[in-house]
Amino acid sequence: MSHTLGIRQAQKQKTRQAFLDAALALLEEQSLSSLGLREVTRAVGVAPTAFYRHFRSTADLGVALVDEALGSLHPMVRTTVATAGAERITRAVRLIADHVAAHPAHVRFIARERHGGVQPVREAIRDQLARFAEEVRAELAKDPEAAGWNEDDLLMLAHLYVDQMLITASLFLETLESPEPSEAERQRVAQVATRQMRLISLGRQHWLD
Amino acid sequence: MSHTLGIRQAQKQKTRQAFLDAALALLEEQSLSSLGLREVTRAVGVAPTAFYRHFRSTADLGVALVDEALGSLHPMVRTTVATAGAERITRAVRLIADHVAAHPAHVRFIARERHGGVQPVREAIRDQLARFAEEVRAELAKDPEAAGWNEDDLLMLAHLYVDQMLITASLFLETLESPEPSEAERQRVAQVATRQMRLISLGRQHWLD
DNA sequence: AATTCCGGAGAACAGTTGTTAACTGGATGA
DNA sequence: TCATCCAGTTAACAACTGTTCTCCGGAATT
Repeated sequence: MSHTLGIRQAQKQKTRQAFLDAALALLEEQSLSSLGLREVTRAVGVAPTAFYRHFRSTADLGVALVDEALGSLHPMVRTTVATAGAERITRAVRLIADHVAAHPAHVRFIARERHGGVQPVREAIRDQLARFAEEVRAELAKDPEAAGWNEDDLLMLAHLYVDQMLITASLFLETLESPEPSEAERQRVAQVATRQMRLISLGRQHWLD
Repeated sequence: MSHTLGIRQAQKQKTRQAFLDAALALLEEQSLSSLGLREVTRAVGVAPTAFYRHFRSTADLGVALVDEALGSLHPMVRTTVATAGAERITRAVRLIADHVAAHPAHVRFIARERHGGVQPVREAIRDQLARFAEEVRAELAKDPEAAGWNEDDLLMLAHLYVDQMLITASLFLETLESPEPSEAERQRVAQVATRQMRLISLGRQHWLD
């Protein structure tokens, strides 16, 4: 199935990944528009000019980071939303909490650059989020509760859920940033997020009244 | 009432405002963490060192911009949310649309720096948004619909509304950024935002079932 | 075995950055 | 009127930036 790469290609991908990792680390404390090319190469331990072998610019690197951060998340969201009944919200909140705990830098990057100063990156994130919304809409459409709904309203609801997920992720992130990261604080965020989603679901149930 | 400032103080405030204006303009295409001190002074037409007479750093300037962008908005939000009945949502959406049209750069700045790379600015925005949420909660508490609600749930609902307002503002902004800003597109955003808020309100009405 | 390919190194470019110190000249207050 | 204040200036600092061109050495290809 997977063709074994030559020594050359393998090494190249390795350095490329080193660039992504280093950049992601540096972006914990600044935004992409202030990330310097030399800064990244220095962190990787490589000559400045080596950067151009992998990326056209830091904006280009940013777009690659968007794919890394969100690309592999689609199936997880899909299966989570596919869960029926009251468990759906519980699982969704847990998914978010776990993902933020496992990949805080990725989440921070997305939250930061969604409205950030680099246009191509903003667009890449917007496109990915639109994909999420579309996938959520498709799953919601399978629900018996979706009977009588038109596509526009379902997509509107899907966007509401997706935005809510992002807000929740960002709140979990702040939880980790606090000087004394407490489990209690995290529980509170989960509690509030769960109730907000429940409230939205309630609105959904009575939409056609 | 208002004490007339001396020539000196008046001139100083004038230059300070020039700094804020110039910075806001520059921040349309980058984030605060990449905004250079010299860049701003150049735009104002003043020596680099003059900057220090007004701000400790660009982060300091950013905090001042947060106050300028959100400080005067509290009464407007308050009176809008104070509106009772079905008109509340309509007026809220119109308030957002008008405000974005009147002060796009301010809105962009807030959306961008809310999760941006400069900690003091993030905190300033977070505090202001918490104030908004608290004020919205206080207004919602006056509703007859709020009977039986506890304070935590009301605050949760208020946060939901505030976040929703910000998302809507950001969407209106994208509307202006598009190559061909059309009234139709703006209407669509208003339409979706209105429905989302209606759905949330529906959920609110059935919360205590 | 000989040749091409190509990721990375090295040096140099002009231009930029934040911050310091000492200064000028008009407004301010005694 | 005279001394003080203080917003803004000038000059200089070392450090940093993105980008170009030339080169090297090992992998890949023939």
